[in-house]
This record gives sequence, C-alpha cells and structure tokens, in this order.
Amino acid sequence: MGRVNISDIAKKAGVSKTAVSFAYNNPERLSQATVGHILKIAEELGYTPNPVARTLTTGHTGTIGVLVPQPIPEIIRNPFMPKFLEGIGEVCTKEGLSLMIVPPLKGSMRRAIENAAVDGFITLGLEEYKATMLVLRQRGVPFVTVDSDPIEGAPSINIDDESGARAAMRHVLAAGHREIAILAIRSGVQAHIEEYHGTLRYRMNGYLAALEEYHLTLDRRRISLLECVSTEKGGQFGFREIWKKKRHPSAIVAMSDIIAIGVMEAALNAGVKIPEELSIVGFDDIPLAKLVNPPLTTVAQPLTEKGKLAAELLLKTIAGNAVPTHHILPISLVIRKSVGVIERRA
Amino acid sequence: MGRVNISDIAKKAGVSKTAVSFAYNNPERLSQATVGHILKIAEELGYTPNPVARTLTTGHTGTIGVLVPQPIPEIIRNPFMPKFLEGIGEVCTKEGLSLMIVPPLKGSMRRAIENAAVDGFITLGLEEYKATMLVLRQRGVPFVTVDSDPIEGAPSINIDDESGARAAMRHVLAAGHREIAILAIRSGVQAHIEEYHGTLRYRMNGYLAALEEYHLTLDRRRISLLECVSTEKGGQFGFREIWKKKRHPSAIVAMSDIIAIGVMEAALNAGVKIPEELSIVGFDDIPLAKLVNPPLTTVAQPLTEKGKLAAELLLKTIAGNAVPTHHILPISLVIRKSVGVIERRA
DNA sequence: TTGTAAGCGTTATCAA
DNA sequence: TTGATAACGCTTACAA
Repeated sequence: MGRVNISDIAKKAGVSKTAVSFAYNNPERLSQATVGHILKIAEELGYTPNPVARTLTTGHTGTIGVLVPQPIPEIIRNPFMPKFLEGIGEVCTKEGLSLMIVPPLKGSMRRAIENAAVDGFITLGLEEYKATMLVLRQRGVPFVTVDSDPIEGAPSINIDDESGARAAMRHVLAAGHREIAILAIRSGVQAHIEEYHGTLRYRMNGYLAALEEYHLTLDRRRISLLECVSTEKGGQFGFREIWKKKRHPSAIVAMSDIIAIGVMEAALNAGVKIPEELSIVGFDDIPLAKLVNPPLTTVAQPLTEKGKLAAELLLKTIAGNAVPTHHILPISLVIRKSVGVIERRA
Repeated sequence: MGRVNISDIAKKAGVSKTAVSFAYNNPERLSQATVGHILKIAEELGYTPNPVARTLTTGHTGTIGVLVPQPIPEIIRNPFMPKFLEGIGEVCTKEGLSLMIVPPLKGSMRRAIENAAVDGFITLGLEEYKATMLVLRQRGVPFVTVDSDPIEGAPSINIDDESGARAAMRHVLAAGHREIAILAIRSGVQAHIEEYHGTLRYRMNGYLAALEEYHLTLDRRRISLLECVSTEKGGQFGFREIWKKKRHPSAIVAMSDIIAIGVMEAALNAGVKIPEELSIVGFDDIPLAKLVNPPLTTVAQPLTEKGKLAAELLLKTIAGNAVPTHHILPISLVIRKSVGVIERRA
C-alpha cells in the first residue's frame, strides 16, 4: 500500500487536507499556483489518493460487478460469455467504469455479494436465485438480473427461450421428422419436466408447444427426452445413449449448441452422416456453431445487446431514476446445414 | 447502499460495535449466546458489513486486477484472453478472490490504476509500459507484468517469442520456400524494424534469425515485410497488397493467427489454393486456428499456464515473500496443414 | 481562495 | 467475554 497519504502532502505543502483534496477533485476552486504547488509535492512524494478511502466517503466505486454462479474458469469457458461481456464492456467504456467478475466466494454466493465493492451487480443465470436475491436486497446494492425468473423490484432481462425452442422444433418438424430425441440440459430433477424451471422450463415448453402443433407429445417412443450435462462430452454421451436403442430417431433437438456439437462428434465417430442420416439442431449460436461441419442450425440470441442493455439498466438503477422494467429479448432461428429434409410418405 | 450500519446493530442489540464486529470476524471470542443474538438482530434489520469500510481498515480488498491497455470490448474480443483469464481464474477460485478487469479510464491508464480498489495488478501487454509502471510504482500496489519488457523490482512473465518466431520461419524455410512475405503487426513505426520493441521486436528477431540460417535477409524482393493491423480485415488487406505485385511469394509468415486467417479468407476469395499455391503460418494458436480450412500451422503459447503463473506470482508478491523473478515461458510449433512443401530444383 | 472539523463504517488496540 | 476509543484516508459542509 502506498505509504504517503493526504496529510503528508498537506503538511509538506503547507496547506490543509482540503486543499490537497481540491487539487485533485476541484482544482478550479484553488489558485493555479496552489494546485501546481500541491501537485508538485505530491509528485515528489509519490502520492496517489487512496481509492478505497475515497469510495468510503463518496459512496461509489466506479466498478460494476457481474455476479456469476460458477468459478471463473468455468464462466470464462462458457462460449457465450465473451459477447455478453462485450456488451457490458461497451457501456463500461462509455461511462468510464471497471468490470468485476464476482464468482461464489469459497462456494458461497452470500459471501461473494457481501464482499464485492461495486456500485451494482448484473446477475447472470443464478441457480438458487431466490436466496441470492434476498442477499442482494439486504446488501442494498442495485442489481439487474439476466437469465433468471424476474423478481419484483429489480429490472430483468431474459431471452424468449420459449419462442426460440419452438422455432427450433418447428423447423425440425417442418422438415418432416417425426422420430425425435430431445437432449436437455441436466436439471437436477431427472427429466421430471414438470419440475423444470427457468431457462430449462421455457425451452422445454417451446419444444412441447411445437410438438403439439403436430399432435405429438413426449411418448418415449417417437419423441423421447434425455438429459445430459451441457458440454461436448455430455453431447457425446447423449448420442451414445440414444444410439444404443434399436430404434433411432431421425433428428436430435439439443438444448445447447455445445451438446449438439458433442452429438455431431459422436455421430461422426459412429459413422452416422449428418444431416443425411441424422438431423440436429442446437441452441445458443455459439461461435463454433457456424464452423463445425456441417454448420449447425441453431437458435441465436442477441448476446451483445443483452449485455449492453443489462449494463444500461443497471446504471439507470444506480442513478436512481428507474422504474424496474422486465425485458424479453427476441431470438432468431439460424438455419444452416445440420437439418435434412425427410420425404414423408403420404 | 445499505442503510443500516454496525452502530445500529450494536445499539439495537445492546452491545458495542466491537461485539458486532467480532460476531462476524471472531465469533469464537464471544459467547455463543451473544453471537446468536447479534446475528439475529442483524438478520432482522438486514445488515451486511460494508466491504469498503472493512477494506479501509484491513488493507485488503480480496480482488486482483487485470490491467489492460484497451477498452473492455476489444480486450474480450482478443482470442487469447479466455485461456489467459482461465489461468488467473483458477488461482482466484482457490484463493477466494474476485477478478477485476481494469481498462484505461477515459483513455488514461493513470486514472485507471489510481481508482482501482485491488490488492494487486497483473498488467497485460502494456504499450507505454514505462510510464504506466511508474504510476503503478507510485500507487504502491504489487504488480506482475505479462508480455512487456521486464522491469526491475516486479516479477515478469513473457513467452519465448523469438524462439517461436524462429521455429515458424524455419518450418517454412525447411519446406523449401524462398520467396516469403512477412506480415507484421502494425507497429506505429512503419516497418522500421530497428525501432520495433517488445513482442514485435522479438518475433521479428526470430524471423530474421531463421532467415539468416538460410543466408537470407529482408531484401524487399524475395523476402518482404508488410505491416497490418492484427485483425481479419488486416490480414485480408495484407494478402491483397502482397498479391498486387507481379511476383508472388510462395509463403506468408504472419505475426498473428488472426492475420493469417484473414489472409486465408482473402486467398480463398482470390482463388488461391492453400497450401498448394500459397503456404501460411501464424502465431498464437487461437482456438480458431485448428478449425479453419486447412487447419493453420502456428506457434502456440501456454496461455492458461501463463495466467496461472501470473496470478501465483502476484499473490506471492502481495504476501510479501517474493523475490521478483522473470519468467520466459516456452512456446511450441503446432504443425497442421497450411504449409506445403516446395520441391527445390537442385 | 483556503481552512476547520465532522463524517463515511469498519477493524484493531488496549483495557476492563 | 465485552467495551471505549483510536485509527484507516479521504470528501465535504461550513467558516473564514
């Protein structure tokens, strides 16, 4: 820590602490000479105002926190993090803010929230969001939620998962597929879809809605459901499980791109051609999606915009002039080459 | 900001502030009953200790800063950021730290440094590193430099750019190429290589060293040099410039993968086959490198390890028990498919 | 234009 | 096992 403090400078310069403070924050209130003198002394002694002390009195830190439910390495590996942070970053740049990534502290969200010196939080896809938001409330710092069920009193941003999922499933159905496996992100409730919540629930609802339009439903025979972790390995596992059965679906609808890509790899290894023998559609439109072979048909969400909006809403909330608003951002189906058409026998 | 403070709790609970503080930080020094009582009151009033005030007295923030020379969006777009942050994140997770990304504040590194409430900085590829490090010194916060010329008194981490570049160029030369264009990252000194410094200089030195082994040198005819910005567009521009001339090189050696990939795109558009008609080698081994077609031969650096080492060194420095050490991390040539062999006529 | 003094909300020291 | 009180380093009314 920098040894020398404002009093040292004041003493050395033969002025008051106030004068020193002014030299930095309100130079126009001092004569040019004084300012120059003070700054020179400060320079000599290598003085820099302590930002923590300053924050204690001013009440703001100049940084906003992104509260994430997993350790930093996992968060960073998340393929849609970059674009999201880019959006937040745009606002930070404009407003001269720093960005703090706040993961659970020794496993505890509560501790993380209590210790972070930030002017506000953007929470991302919280899991135990109710408990966490209670802590957030208690901490008294403004926050905006992203990707969790909206909560009263705080702005929220979500994407239209249901429409996205419906569009994806519709696309597959419209291509003629009637034997479909849904690969869901592991829920913790073991494929009891009635207990799904959050993103999982909305996406599942979307799938089911599209199926219903075609008078189909989860019947474990033609339309089946399997959960796997949202990783490449998870997708590979999913494919293998599905392919074990004697009857193979003609299409797999995956709840995340990374699962879909895992499926594609496993299919490649098994000699199953995509999209000729197996169609697949993902969700998220991660950067990899357009690069795999064949390019993956998937659902895209406006990630950068999401981050930007989150940051903007947060700043408004911090400024105090905001009625909490709830936003649902539109998604779009990105049709590439991973879904093939099946000729329906009349 | 949370309204209620430690005094409110103390008053309401009928104890001193000290007791309240202990209830949180040294519960073992209080009777169980008192602790329980205090915590209950705190819970009722929704009290949470103010982290800023705490930091002011304890002297540590529990967060480390990554000081970057560009606005956050640009930094995030940098394709080797994720792995680097992952490495830092590993350490953060283990130690229970948060991570702050500290970009220039309204264009000023000085302001950024002065305002960031962190226990230490990891500086990344600073440009005006001398001035910046002076400020860092003045601020009195420990720091570790990554990708800039080592400075006395602070640990540093660099990669062996020179060896990496030499390996890349050697590979091209060994494949028989003798007409080579070097695509350098724009320097600001307009291809006056004697004024290059930092990464740029080391990589260039490596290229030149390899050329020398083959009795070649920058002669603008067989071996040429061109600068471009380190983006896809920069690479596309580079290719076009090079292809304008009547005599085309058989290989392009690019100082970054993203430039190389830009070249590949432009070559594809121009109908130039890689590696049959043009070989190319990059630098960095970004995730995209293995995904492009053909996969890009390039130089890889241990990014995660770099981040991890940086964080570890920083923590040691913060702890005070560290002799500043300077590290040069090894690189490795990753041979893929973008360099073709030329038959040398005897 | 400059100075005095009262916070900001903790933790740390020392005493009881 | 608890409490008074002094830091921590700054900003900001208010005064001069």
